[in-house]
Amino acid sequence: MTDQARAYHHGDLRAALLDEAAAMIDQGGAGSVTMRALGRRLGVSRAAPYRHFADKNALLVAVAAAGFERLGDRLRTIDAGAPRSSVERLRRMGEEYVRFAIENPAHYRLMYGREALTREDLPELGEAATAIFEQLVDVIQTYQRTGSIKRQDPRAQAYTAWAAVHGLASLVIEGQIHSTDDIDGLIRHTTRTVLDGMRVRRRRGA
Amino acid sequence: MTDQARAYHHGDLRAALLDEAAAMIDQGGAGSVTMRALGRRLGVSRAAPYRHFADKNALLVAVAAAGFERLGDRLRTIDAGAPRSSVERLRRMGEEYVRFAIENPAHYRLMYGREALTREDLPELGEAATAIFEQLVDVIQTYQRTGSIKRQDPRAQAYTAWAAVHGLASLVIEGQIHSTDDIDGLIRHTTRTVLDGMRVRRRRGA
DNA sequence: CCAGCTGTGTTGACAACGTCAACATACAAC
DNA sequence: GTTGTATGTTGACGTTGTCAACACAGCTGG
Repeated sequence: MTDQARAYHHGDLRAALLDEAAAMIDQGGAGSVTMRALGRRLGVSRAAPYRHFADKNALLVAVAAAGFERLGDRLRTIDAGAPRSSVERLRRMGEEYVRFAIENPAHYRLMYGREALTREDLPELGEAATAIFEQLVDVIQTYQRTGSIKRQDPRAQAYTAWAAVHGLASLVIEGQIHSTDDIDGLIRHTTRTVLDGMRVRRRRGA
Repeated sequence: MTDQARAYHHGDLRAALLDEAAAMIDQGGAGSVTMRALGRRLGVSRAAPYRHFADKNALLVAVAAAGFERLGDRLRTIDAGAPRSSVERLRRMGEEYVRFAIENPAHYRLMYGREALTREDLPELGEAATAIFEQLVDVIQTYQRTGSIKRQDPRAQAYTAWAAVHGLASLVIEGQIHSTDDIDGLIRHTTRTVLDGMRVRRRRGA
């Protein structure tokens, strides 16, 4: 009963449902995802999804969790290619975070913002999100050791950094920041400003 | 036909709808707001709301806009009572922003996060949100003149500050920041860090 | 090779929802 | 008092999430 061995009537309906739901979300928003439409698109009946997900909410939570994993992958990729000697590394991760959100607005909205996600759904979702957070804490602690970043509670610093990029992404996605603004410049400005606030002030030099 | 003169069959159904919808949102989330439930609660029929709002979305937009006005009021109140000589004034506004969101989570979620709010809805909503933003830009410019804050594009700085407090509020509301964390301390930490990044570095003194 | 079990998918049904059209009524103005 | 308009009601339609009842596929043990 491994993932591989699933080849029943449909093949792998569970995975197909996740893919199709994600596609619908990116195309028509989360509101366009409907159990019946999913069935129609995949050539199964409207109740078929219920064999794989307790209800619509559970399906959306699974899609959201997959989104966090994709986001984590991208951040790890960027991190691997960034310079390791300076906090620029941290800033690039912040930039990539916002880029991911802007490229996948509906999916990103689903990852947060679901008010249907009661606290009981969080274990599944929280795990994926927590992994990203812990990665961030790690990087911060690294630069605390080198003396680049203030030696404060690294979790608090991570929350602040997360809040900044998440907030910026959210404002852009929801249209509060107009597209006439220089979005790329804004991303740079925000990541730099927050990082400046986290940095140790060096008394000498410009 | 002023607001005052509305005293038809129900009295002032339009206002009552806005109040009741806000109450339902704060109690059971935006998902619990239903045209039919609104009618039931107010003792009118299910279609009565349609005499005052084109559809459910329009009603929610109006509620959201009212939320921005309440938020703006609170920020102005705090601003009036804050010390005017230092950027502490700005920090307190940030704190108050996050507090408002945490105290009215469902309402705050509605104010942002509505994916149903297409761009056509924005004029109404945008006006209320823009007023808050412009106020923020004003305060920033004030401290740019006194030399406390870096002389960069004040709009970019305002977006960054907005992003930080909005992001923090959002993370708390969505449960990404666990209530076991010291939320008040986190609010202080975030507002201080961002403000530090916006500040002019003074070469002398500690 | 067959009996039966479990996993998977289908169909029928129900209540709730948003919304519209047709109708009714209250108030205001003349 | 007649008339017109703003407001509220009722009936209806299509859509949705979900459940129960059913059907079948493929394995498992004999």
